[in-house]
Amino acid sequence: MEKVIGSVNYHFFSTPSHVPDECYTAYDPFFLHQPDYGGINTLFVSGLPDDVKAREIHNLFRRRPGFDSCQLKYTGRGNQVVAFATFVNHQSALAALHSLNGVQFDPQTGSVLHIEMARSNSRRKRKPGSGAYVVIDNRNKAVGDAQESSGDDSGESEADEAPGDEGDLKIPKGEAVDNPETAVPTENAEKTIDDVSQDTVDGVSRCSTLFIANLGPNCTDDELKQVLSPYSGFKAVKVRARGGMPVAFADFEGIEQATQVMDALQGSWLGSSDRGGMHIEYARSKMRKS
DNA sequence: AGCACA
Repeated sequence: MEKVIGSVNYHFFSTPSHVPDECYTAYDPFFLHQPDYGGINTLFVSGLPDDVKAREIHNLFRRRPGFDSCQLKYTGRGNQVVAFATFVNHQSALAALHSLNGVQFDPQTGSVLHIEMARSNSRRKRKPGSGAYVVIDNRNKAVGDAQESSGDDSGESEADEAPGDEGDLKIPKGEAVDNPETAVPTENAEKTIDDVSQDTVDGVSRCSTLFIANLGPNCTDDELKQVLSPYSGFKAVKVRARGGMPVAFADFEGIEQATQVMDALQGSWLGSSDRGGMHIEYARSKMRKS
């Protein structure tokens, strides 16, 4: 990941100016009462519309670097739905948090995502071959069962707790809890477009051409071609120097192939990289042919 | 935060 050479961060233990020095003892109450999020790699997501689908949560997080798995949870409190997204480490969880917190999730209802570090990690480990997302349904706790789906049936229940003390109850009266079968990630199968050259998922417009930024000053077409050509569907790559730092465009047969490469290579370093790994997005328009 | 080629 990041490498820091020959420099030590001496500011680490420095005192925030608004707090008197004498507060900083080994047993400092400030630190003692502050949750330590350092080991947390799970995000807690609230602000979701109550008709959210696990698949939507999955689509929201799946392309974030370091994503592992996620789960949607019907809390059983009214129609409240929350989600947990687990990443390979704290860094990638934080990065996803920062990039998605506060974004409009549903323009229709105006619901805005509120994302924080979870209080504890999801202990559910993703088994190979199992789905990357799961649903936990506590809505009919009276009947006494939680449900999950997506082929994972490691009978574990979820580990996470919401961070804040969720004071907000939106308990609709006469809530008419519908069938628990909604626990299954229902593919509403009305939208199966995927390998056209452009479509949009969760508000992001996908494209079978990728835009690659954060390249080192010496990056070349050849270097990128080395890295990209093994992937299926790869067609072409062009580096543009454009005065400043180079950027590149990589074209693929279809959106799915472009997406796979984005997933695989997001954040990775090239030999020529100097200021961090590649930043890959869908291009705004498809590469012209020739 | 940075998106060209035709």
